[in-house]
Amino acid sequence: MTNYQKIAELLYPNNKFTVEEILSKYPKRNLDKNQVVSRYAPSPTGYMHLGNFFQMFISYNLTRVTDGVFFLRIEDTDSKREKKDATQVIYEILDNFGIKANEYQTLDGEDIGAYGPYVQSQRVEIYKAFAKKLVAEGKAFPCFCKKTEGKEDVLKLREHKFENDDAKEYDPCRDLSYEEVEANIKEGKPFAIRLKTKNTGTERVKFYDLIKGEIDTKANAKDIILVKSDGVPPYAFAHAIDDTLMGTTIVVRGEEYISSTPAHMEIFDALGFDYVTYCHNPLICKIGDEGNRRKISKRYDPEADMRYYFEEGYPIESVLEYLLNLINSGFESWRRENPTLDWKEFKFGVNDITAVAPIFDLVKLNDISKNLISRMNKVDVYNGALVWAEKYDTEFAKLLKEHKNMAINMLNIDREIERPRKDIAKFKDVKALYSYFFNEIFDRAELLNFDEKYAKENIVRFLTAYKNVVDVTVQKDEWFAGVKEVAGSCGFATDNKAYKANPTAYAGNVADACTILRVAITGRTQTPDLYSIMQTLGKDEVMSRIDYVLQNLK
RNA sequence: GGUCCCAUGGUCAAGAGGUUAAGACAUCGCCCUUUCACGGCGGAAUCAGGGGUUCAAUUCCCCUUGGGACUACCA
Repeated sequence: MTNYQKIAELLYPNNKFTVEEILSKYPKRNLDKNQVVSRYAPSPTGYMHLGNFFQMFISYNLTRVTDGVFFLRIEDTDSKREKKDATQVIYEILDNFGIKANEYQTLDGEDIGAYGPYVQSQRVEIYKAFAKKLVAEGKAFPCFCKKTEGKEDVLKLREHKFENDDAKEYDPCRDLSYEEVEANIKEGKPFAIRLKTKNTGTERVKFYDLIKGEIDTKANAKDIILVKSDGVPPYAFAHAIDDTLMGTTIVVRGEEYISSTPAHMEIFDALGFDYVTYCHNPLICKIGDEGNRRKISKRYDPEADMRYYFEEGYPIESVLEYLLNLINSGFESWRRENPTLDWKEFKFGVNDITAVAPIFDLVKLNDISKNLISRMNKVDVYNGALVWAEKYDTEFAKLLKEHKNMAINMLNIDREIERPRKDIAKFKDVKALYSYFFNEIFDRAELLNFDEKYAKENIVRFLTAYKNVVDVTVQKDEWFAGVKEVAGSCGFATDNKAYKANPTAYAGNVADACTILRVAITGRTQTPDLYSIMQTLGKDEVMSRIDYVLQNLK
């Protein structure tokens, strides 16, 4: 028995498995070469972040177009930062977005798929087996140093580090004798396991990244941590083992991992594993206060939290399509050519994935969403609004249900026609946009919101005449002819050219008359077709609102 | 400090040595129009800077500049 083997025994006297036993439980996947196996591996340290979702979505699409395997692995190795319901929220969000993993562990702890467990905290015995093997081979060693953790520790560490910038960082414990290790263990000192790097700081490594191409960089020369003193590995070690055992072919992750890839590669080497292919994607950004790009963050940007899109009532397709737009520039032109196809018909390709950190643009998202909702039929919009309201605005949900027919008619105005109106970006908008249809929530005082350019006497004269003359029950053309006539008789110009030539001679033009009418009935200057609104509201209600204006206008 | 990534209009971007440098969102103007919209037409707006290589560089190379990431017993 070598010294290394003796140390390994000392450290891990009663491991459950040997490496060979584990390896035999994870056979190679029986798939074609082009079928991608990829994963979403969130750590449940907070609610789902847009940047995270972005990576997930790329991974998902890669597997989707190759009919591969998309699995979910919960990386709960940092018990200190773990948030209680985070895993559940992640599952819910994926579910709501219609993203289905082929393999995962259910919330009840049942593994779906043959490569589990899909939760890292349940895999510590596996990591221990590999750690023991590396120690026995002299490729890793126990470290009894005081641990560094958290931001303050790191900052303190760096103060000195930058001064004496040594290319290699060997740990003081790397050459402890058997006796020294034994003494520490007997004392009951906790230990971490570190990689004994083979490098000296001058070596270089190359790897091929699917997005960035060949990356040629400094090799790892640090005795990095493989197992923390709590017995659980940090990301790097777990990544190497799990992605190998689970047969991942492409690791999709954010580009912040590029710099640690050489370390990951050395772990793969030590373990005797083949490298995986990496796909390092840019981070989604926002414009910072100084006009710089900065990573989108939940702290400053509400849209960075995926729950935001549900709270606002965006249709899931809108969000997915916007993201697809950022990921793959070809999507937008494909969508224009295929306006009605499901986004899943889009042939997603790695080559088209952007290498530039995109700036998140809510305006563009809204545009995509408005187009999408404008193409929906009235019942779908009604249901969308209702589902949203039942969760986030129960008062409005009640109204939608009580006035179901009216609400559907209301949402049908300027809809299901060749060029539908594009006013709703998210279901939350419906209430604000259409509140004048609901007397329960509509404040009639809004009906008095006339622009000050309209003289009070003109408003009164016109509305009075309108009320006495125009019949709402007639056809649209006839109705409008009536409006025009009344407007003319009240001093509004019916000939726009004449009006433009001499605007002061008139109270306004027919457009102004219509604006007055629109405000008197809806309280706003922008609404769908006014005639249809009046039909939906009914004659009595329309007349009652005009009376209200006449009586209260000051 | 070191290592790496990125660089076409305000934003998303096409272009891969020779183009009047696409398109979308936003913006502005005009048209259509009973308002608002929708739609149509048009405008303004981009190759960060400097060196190479080449007959020719937005495109290839180098440097500079700018932005970003990492440099934890976090992921």
